[in-house]
Parts: sequence; structure tokens; C-alpha cells
Amino acid sequence: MAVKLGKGVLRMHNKNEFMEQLRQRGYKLTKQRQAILGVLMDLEKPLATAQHIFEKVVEINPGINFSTVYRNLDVLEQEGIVRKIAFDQGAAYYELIDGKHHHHLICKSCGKVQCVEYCPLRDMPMKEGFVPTDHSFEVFGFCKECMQAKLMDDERRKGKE
Amino acid sequence: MAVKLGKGVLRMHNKNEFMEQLRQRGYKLTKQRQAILGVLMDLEKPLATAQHIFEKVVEINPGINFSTVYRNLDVLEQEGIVRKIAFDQGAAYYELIDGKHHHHLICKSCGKVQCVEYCPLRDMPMKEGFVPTDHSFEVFGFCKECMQAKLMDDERRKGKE
DNA sequence: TTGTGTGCAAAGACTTTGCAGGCCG
DNA sequence: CGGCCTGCAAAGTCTTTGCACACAA
Repeated sequence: MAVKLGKGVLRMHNKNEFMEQLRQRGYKLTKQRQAILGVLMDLEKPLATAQHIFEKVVEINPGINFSTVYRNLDVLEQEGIVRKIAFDQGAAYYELIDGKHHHHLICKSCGKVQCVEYCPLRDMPMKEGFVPTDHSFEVFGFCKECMQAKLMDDERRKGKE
Repeated sequence: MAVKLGKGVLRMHNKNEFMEQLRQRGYKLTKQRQAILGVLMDLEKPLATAQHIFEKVVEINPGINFSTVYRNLDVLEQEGIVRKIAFDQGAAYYELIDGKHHHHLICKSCGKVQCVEYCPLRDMPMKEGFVPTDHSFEVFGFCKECMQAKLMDDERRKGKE
């Protein structure tokens, strides 16, 4: 069932499977919903804001409203199809729950997001009696490229002193 | 320098140390700033929203404005005195960076927050070249008490069927 | 046909900002 | 006394909601 895409990306589901899941749970298969799902599955980056998703969906389905996007992202989150991530106070990010569970390395300089399969819940000694259901884990810093640029910049600045 | 409080809590700094740190960095020691710092050090729970902090500060310093609280929480964050945490899309939480580095277990039922000293950055295999500077790690679930209540509730419901 | 879903507009929650005057150092 | 800080009010950003109509089943 898993589909092999370019660059070794594994896609566990296709759009029809998700639509079927929604249908079975009593949701209607509107064209807006299909467009949103389509966009989520085609995202080139792992994370996208509602704004970003909206802009893409508009191309497929002109006239769609922002609140429709929000409402459906909510539905997809309830159904376990999408994960919502909030860092800083800006807009929330969304990503399809598809393939392996993972977390993110986010570059504070260029914004690049890398996925890592390591999950801290594996190693963490759980406090007695606490039953975890969800967790957030995101690492911010500088990616290889930006770190190198930064070092060169520091070097240059040092020379000027 | 560390001060031992009740229940084994270790406080690494006192208010004067923080004020001194601010002074040295060129900040003025206004009564608003002192009140905010005082409130942060006296919080009974590990995390507090700006709203919560504001309400406490008003008791000490009536007439203080909400934007002053926000502006100073920003300053304290810049200075590494306070950490800002955002989960869900609601208000951000703040906590004093004092004592050991830690993360949180948050009960989705009663809202209780427990601190855990485990930090995932210790065990995580870092992607080559990435230099981490910050990270978020919060675990949501049910605390012992709420889990038990939940189980009893499920049991009761089962009986009614 | 029925009621879930949508578009529209408005409100809501949280946070930030511009400006005139106040207070710390 | 100078400039950082504050209070106030307004605006900004992101998200949610109420309502009438539309469309999937």
C-alpha cells in the first residue's frame, strides 16, 4: 500500500484512502475538503501554515474561504489525519500524519525544516502513573549551511575590528 | 548561593541577583519590573500566562498596564531570565529559568503541570552539522489521579449499558 | 429531502505598537 | 536632566463563530 516517491519519501496513504476514512466517519466529501487534502499531500515542505495551505487551495478551488480551511484542518486533526504544531506565537503549522512518526529540526536562520525519526518518549523515564497521549518536541538552531555562513560572517567581522 | 525552599525546591537566584543582572545590562530598575520579577519568583505553579502574571502584579502594583507586563516579559526572555512556552494556540506560558533545566508533563484533564529533569537533547542523535540552540518538549496526557477517575468513569458507564 | 458544510462578515483572543508624558539614574 | 519606561489606546495577527444558503448523500 505504501507508495515510493522520489528521494526515498514513503507515502503510506493516498488521497482516496483518507477520503474513505472521512466518509466512513460520516463526513461529506466536498470538493473543498478534497482540495485541502490534495494540497496537504503535495506539500513540498514538511510543515505549512493555514495561510500557506489556503493559498495553495485557492489555486485549485477559487472562491474557497479561509474559515473553511480552518474548519477542515480541525476536522482532519480530530480524525488523526493532520497534526497541528504551534511554536512561537505566530501561526500554527500543520502536517500530514503519514509515514513514520517524527520530529523536526528547524533552522532559525533560513527556516529550513528537517525531519528526524528520534522520539524522546522512547527514552524518557515516565513519572509514575502519568499516561502520555500527546507530546511536542521541536529543536531550533542553525542548519549546516547557515552555521557555516554565520561562522564566516563572524570571522569577517573579527577582521574588521 | 542556592536557597533551599520548602518541599526540596532549589532556587538558584534571588530577586536582587536578577535585578543586578538587569542593571548591569543597562536596564532601569522600575517598580513595575521589580513587581513582575517578584511575582515570577513567587509563582506556586511552574507555568503562568501573561494574564495570570498580570493579575498578580496588579495586586502589588495597581495601575500597571498589560502592555508593560508583555514588554517586560520580553525583556526578561531576551536576558535569559524567563522562558516562554507556547502550546495550543491559546496564550503563551512563562516560567523563570531558575534551578535545573527541565520539561513538563501536563494533565489534559486537570491542567496540573509536573516538571521532569529528563531532557531529550541528551539522547537524540543530532543530524550532522545542525547546531541546536533551543528546543521545546512538553508531554500531554493524564496524571495519576485523573487517569484513575477516568477509568472509574469508564467502568461506571460500562455498567449502565 | 435533510442536515452537514460553506461563504461571508463580524467578533474574539492574544499580542504588539505609537505616542506623550513620567521616572530612574 | 536625558533617555529609558510606562500608560493608554489603537491596531495587528491569527483564529473562531453565527447565520443564511448550498450541496453531498
